[in-house]
Amino acid sequence: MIDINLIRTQPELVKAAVKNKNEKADISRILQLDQQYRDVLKEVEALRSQKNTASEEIGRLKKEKKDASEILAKMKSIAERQKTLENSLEPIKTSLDELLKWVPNIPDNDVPAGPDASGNQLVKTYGEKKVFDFAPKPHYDIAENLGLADFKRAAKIAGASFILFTGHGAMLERALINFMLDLHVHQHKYTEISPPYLANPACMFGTGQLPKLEEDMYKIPKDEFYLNPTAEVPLTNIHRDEILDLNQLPIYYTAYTACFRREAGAYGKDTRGFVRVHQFDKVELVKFAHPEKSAEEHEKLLADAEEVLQMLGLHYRVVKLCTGDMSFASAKTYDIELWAPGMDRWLEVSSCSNFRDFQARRANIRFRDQDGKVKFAHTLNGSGVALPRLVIAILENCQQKDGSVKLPELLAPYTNGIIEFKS
RNA sequence: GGAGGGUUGGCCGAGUGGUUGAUGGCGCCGGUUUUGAAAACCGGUGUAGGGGUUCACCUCUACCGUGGGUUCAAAUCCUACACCCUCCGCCA
Repeated sequence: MIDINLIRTQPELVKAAVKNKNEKADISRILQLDQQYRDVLKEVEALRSQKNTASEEIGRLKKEKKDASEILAKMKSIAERQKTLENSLEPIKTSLDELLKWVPNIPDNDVPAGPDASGNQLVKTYGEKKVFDFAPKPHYDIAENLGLADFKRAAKIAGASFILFTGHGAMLERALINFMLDLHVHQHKYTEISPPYLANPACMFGTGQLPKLEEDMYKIPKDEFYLNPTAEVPLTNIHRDEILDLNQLPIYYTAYTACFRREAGAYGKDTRGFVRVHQFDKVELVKFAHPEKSAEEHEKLLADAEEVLQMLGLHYRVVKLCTGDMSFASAKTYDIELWAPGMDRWLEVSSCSNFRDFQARRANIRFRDQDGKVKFAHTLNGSGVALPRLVIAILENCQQKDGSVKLPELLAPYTNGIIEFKS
């Protein structure tokens, strides 16, 4: 949610953001409704004020055992007028709120304008493409040959686009999760959380999944829950409707969870392998920061995610998303993409965003500042990192000519010393 | 699933129809005292929205889990719902 005052004072700025983010919120209509709302509100409040004064008067008269029937009769007509006005106020407020839900966050000044991924900016590249003296295989062939996953039987259980990791494949998932959590908890000082895998609509609205991404989530209608599409939802909502102490900030949370996405509209895309699936594991990083510190915390968050890949010795690049490729709620986003030589393409494994006060407004997450005033906190999050794609990169980068896979040494403590997968 | 209890300001906790935005305590801010700190004492301290003088001031409105209702008037009465706690049952 953005500040309605920003829409009032700088409508052109907001309109530009809507356009650049390929959204369609109707700012002119919002301004019109807002004005209408305030006009009617003024009248309603005047009537309420009148009524309050009269009520006090009645109370006093009754106490003195005097007759109040005259003023009582007058109140009757005022009450009626108030009722009608209030009734006309309600639909205005409802449609105004509905429209406001669809206004995206304003991109930061240093975010490039662009229509889609083609407008993204390369920030940095780490490492180099590995040179093979044979044709590197895609991960799905490697996984099948080494018995790391079973695609056919996965479909038997839940349908297409679900992964059934088997044997060493399942172990590798678990090892990577533990490796990443250890790094973030012990080196980067995040507090480890193990949250519920589903959340209520208020949470989904708070982080900005609702209303826009309704179709992308799995819903449990009977109990009004959604399966979390990312741990960002439960982690950020931990402090929904709270006023934090200044000395609590910044707060760092990390969690491993499964993530569930319907991937509506992506049918037929990336159908083979682990690239796009309905359920995947992810280690997530979430921060709550003071508004003056969020930009700095954003850079640190990115570095925390990058370190995972650096330690694993993987080749990656960081891109700054342009306006058209950013999410609805984000003010600035960096994506980290891993190089997958078998598929000969870059794979997004992390998205690190600063939401500024956008989510905080929706979720009502505030803090008491030095000056004693209550202000909205800034929220940030990033994947640290997403799993199946990390597994893809490891399998494809670490494959040997003979078809085996040799894992990075530092994973040995997490795999009972097993660092080589052979058929 | 059954039975009962609860939900009040940053926190704890009073309050069952008429200056109650709400006693009190804690916390926080300012002051007195002190070489300094602590303690003690004094004073201040809610949020959101609207309107005006315009960032420090004034004023109006709303807010005591949420939504409806009764009433001139509701934290206080009625009603539906949500959440929390306790006990019993069932189950990992």
